[in-house]
Amino acid sequence: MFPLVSKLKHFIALADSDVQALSPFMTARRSVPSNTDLLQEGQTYGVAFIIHDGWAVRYRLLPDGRRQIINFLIAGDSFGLGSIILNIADHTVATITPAVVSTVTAEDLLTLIRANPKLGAAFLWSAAQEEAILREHIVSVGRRTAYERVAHLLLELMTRLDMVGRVDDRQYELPLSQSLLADALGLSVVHVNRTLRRLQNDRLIRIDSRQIHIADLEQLKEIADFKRSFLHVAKDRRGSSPLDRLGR
Amino acid sequence: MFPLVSKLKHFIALADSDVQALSPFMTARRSVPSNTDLLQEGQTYGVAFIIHDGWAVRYRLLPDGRRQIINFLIAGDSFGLGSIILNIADHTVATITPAVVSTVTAEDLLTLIRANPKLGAAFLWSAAQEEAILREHIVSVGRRTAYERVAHLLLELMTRLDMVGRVDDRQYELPLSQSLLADALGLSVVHVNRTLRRLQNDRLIRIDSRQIHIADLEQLKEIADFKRSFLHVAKDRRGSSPLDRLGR
DNA sequence: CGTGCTTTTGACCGGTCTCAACGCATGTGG
DNA sequence: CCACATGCGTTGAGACCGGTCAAAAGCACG
Repeated sequence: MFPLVSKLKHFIALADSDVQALSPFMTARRSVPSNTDLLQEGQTYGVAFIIHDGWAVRYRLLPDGRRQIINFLIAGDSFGLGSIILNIADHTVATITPAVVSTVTAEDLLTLIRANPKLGAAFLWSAAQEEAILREHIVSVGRRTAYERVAHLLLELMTRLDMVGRVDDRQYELPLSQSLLADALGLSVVHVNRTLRRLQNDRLIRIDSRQIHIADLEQLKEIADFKRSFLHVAKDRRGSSPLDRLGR
Repeated sequence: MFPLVSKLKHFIALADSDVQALSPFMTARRSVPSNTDLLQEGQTYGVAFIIHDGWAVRYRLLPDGRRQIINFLIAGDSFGLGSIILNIADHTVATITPAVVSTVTAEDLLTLIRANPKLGAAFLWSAAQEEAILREHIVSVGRRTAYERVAHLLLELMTRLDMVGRVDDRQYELPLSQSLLADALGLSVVHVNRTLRRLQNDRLIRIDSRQIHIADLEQLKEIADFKRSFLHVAKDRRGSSPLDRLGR
């Protein structure tokens, strides 16, 4: 199944027709190499992107070269809708691995949603999740120690990757250099290195050639104060949201 | 004019009918005292809030009491839509001054937008601005020094307050204790105090009984790397956005 | 097999934190 | 009207988390 579909299904039940309606966007794919800018600060865009495979980062540079990564984008994520609305991008998005993406125009997107309201609800949900991730990122960088920050990020990524079926027995591929982690977490490369080392010495995680294994999930969650609920995965959701109506 | 209307008009031109359609929500007001929770982490809500007057904060507490303020909410801001979508709030919103608010149900909101598509576009725009503020907050807390952070926040607040007509000659009321500033900026109270003092010694700002005066706007912007554009105020916007269509 | 990126480690530095104390304003109850 | 408590701003002293600088080793790839 396409990662995007897999992800959206975690938010709201989709009819076959919804999935059908999405497929044109899933099949018009484009491969882009690593380290390619997809969205550039200051540029104007009329399209949104869907990532089918590979990783990207959203970041901003300060004049003296300091970089802050806003968030990581993985398979199933989309971005650029904000730039459609706002006309001009206030940050850059770049691939950090080879990736497969497709683009959607604002028109197509509006048409799609009008014809399939459930998809609209699913995208809304997805946007709300993304905002929750941003908020939690602020908490991490503002108030958590380096140790806690790294732990939290590793758990967040595991949860998100799990939504698109890329986690196997608490193990997943993490194609991030320590320098990328540093810029995401507001730390220096050197300190990220030491912190990762400490997490391994403490037997909380294991890292082996870009593969991360969460060795002690419970303790790691405790340390990071990681609340899975903030990602609002609906898997175990019972009740209904007022917005379900949107999707009939 | 109501702050919310004033703010939305910065994003998109509203017809009289749009403003008319909004007024029922503007007039059903409720006064709430200072330090009142409007939204509590873990609770379920079916309504969104509009702030007509006063200040509120969105924050999250860590188990040991550390607090991170996600953002400040001022007149014209709304919140809680995310909680409508997600069913459960992952953070708390509380007033920090006496405030005047009103609530909107998801149903009313959907009806309103369906009848006045332009309002839908305006709210989208507003949501996009809010997300941009969150992103910039991550940059601040992750990569800016204390000095730069404080400078940036003061400029952000001035710009936002200006959108609702609460700034007079680079001067505005800032009803925030240093402890609130500290929790927003990821700093200690003591350091916020020293930093504010330094900004005043450097003749960049003046503070006098909760009134902030930006004494040297240009230099402050330089220090903070403040780009007004990230707030996407459309005042001086020429071109059109694909989403203008939404509003006919 | 050289070039460049990444990881790792050591030594030292410094921005920010913690702890502690004090002043000042405001409020409250006796 | 005073006694006291409470909240906020301010300042000093010292500690520490994480930064910077530097260097070497591992590794990937042309």
